[in-house]
Amino acid sequence: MLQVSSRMLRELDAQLGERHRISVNEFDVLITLDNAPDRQLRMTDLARAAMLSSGGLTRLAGRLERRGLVRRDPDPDDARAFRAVLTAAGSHALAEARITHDAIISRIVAAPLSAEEVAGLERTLGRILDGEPTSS
Amino acid sequence: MLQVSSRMLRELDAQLGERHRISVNEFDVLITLDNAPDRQLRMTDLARAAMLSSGGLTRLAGRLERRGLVRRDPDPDDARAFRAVLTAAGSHALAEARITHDAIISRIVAAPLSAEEVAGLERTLGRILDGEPTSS
DNA sequence: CAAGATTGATGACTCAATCTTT
DNA sequence: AAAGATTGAGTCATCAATCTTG
Repeated sequence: MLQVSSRMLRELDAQLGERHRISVNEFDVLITLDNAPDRQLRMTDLARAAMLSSGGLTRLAGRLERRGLVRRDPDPDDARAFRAVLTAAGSHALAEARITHDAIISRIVAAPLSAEEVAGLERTLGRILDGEPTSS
Repeated sequence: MLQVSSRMLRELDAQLGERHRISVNEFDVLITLDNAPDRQLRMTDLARAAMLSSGGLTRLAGRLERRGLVRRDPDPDDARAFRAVLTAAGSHALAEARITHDAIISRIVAAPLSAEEVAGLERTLGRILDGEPTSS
């Protein structure tokens, strides 16, 4: 599994970097924001969802903000917190990158498998995630 | 899959680092050498097997060599090449680390699954690896 | 010139310390 | 005192350039 993942990550990083100028982690942050209510999340929650340290997310969000893909608004409910918000430009960039992303996943993992195997893999991986809720 | 792998890698890195003072990449290099004929491999081949760049492996091997876990012998067949060799100390360190490694894998991936699911997962992942031979 | 290995420069991450707000 | 976010220091990876040998 680690070999498969490493291969996926390398290919994703290379292709997303070359075609869309974003890293896998940046893609992950964008897609996490896109799935969140109102397309926004507090920095801490976003860091946990994207499996990043808070310091790491601060810098990553800074990069995305400089490029206009994300905005950081002060949280109205808590003056300590900031909410990362996906901008329209971010939404657009994500849509483009998602095409590249999906093609790579299809090619690397789905291609050599039958439809039943893909379904089984999804189910099994889902059970692993549920069985071990963010233990780290 | 990427989430599962990320969780495994973080936990492996944390535990191997704390208990055995080695990183996941270092563990991977040691285990790759252990599986190789005569417990040795040319630097280039080792880098490819461990999914590292040649520059990255040079430094990693340097760290392991300083700690006596690996040796670098000139290749008798090709004066350009070096062969990384697993030492007795490296073999011993690997045996210890493997216990930690196996326990983590069992806990994170195998625990929430039935025996059939584990078998199916292994088979499916194997097919993915065979279906896409080192495309990157 | 190509291949094996190393080195220098750069980039992104983590951890720990810090500052502000709860 | 604890939580949210940022910053500084340190580590380890990659890429490109270099040196040596085939």
